[in-house]
Amino acid sequence: MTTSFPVNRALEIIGGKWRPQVYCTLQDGPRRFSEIQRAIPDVSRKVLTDQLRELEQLGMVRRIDYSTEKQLHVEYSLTEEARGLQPAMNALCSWGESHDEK
Amino acid sequence: MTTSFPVNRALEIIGGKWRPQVYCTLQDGPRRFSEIQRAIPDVSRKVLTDQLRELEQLGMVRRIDYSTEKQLHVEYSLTEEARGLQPAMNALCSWGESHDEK
DNA sequence: TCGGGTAGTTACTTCAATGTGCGTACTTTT
DNA sequence: AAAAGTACGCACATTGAAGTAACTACCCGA
Repeated sequence: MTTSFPVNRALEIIGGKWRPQVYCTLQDGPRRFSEIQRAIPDVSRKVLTDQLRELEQLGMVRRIDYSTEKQLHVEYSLTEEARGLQPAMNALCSWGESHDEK
Repeated sequence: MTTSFPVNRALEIIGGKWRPQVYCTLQDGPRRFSEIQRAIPDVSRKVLTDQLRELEQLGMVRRIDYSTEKQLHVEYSLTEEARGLQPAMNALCSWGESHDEK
């Protein structure tokens, strides 16, 4: 799109209604699908799987399947690339906190 | 909304397709409507006015009308509150630049 | 066997953001 | 006199992100 605004590349990745929350949740370490759901109660399963798939495609999230024949077990974690966004996320968070309420 | 993710407050303001670009454009100082349009060639007049009005409502942008009976002259600039986002924007920009291309 | 947990998929719908195209009104420049 | 610049408003169309609801399929504990 010939933006010439590099900030857009970052916002294409953390933008949207749920991605920042997914990112924040995974910042603390790997999480299972249902753990992410509990951390973000209002997201539906469909939208959450959509977002996780997209973030995986973008190279921001790693999906590891530990399932056995007996047990389903999938874990999601941030990639190193995604961790590079941490300073930006922290800056956004602290701005958000300082503007706690009008 | 009950997000408990403060990052969302910031993204509600700089999120969206055009707002980050508007923000970046105004970071360098006050700009007239047509100057912003030239800086962001692909935005339509309608959408740009919409965004500027919304950012004004949110307290991020100041609109000052210098028009006389002879001349239309409107200038837009960032508020102090908006300038507080600069560290976050810089962090996002530098991440975007470091991920210049896949 | 009944309810709950795991991790999804599929089909369909809704809605807010964005885009298109027109008109207004007044000015300066050529 | 005509073209181009300034700064919009309004009605409508389109699109894509998100939401709803149902279904799959397997396992565990009471």
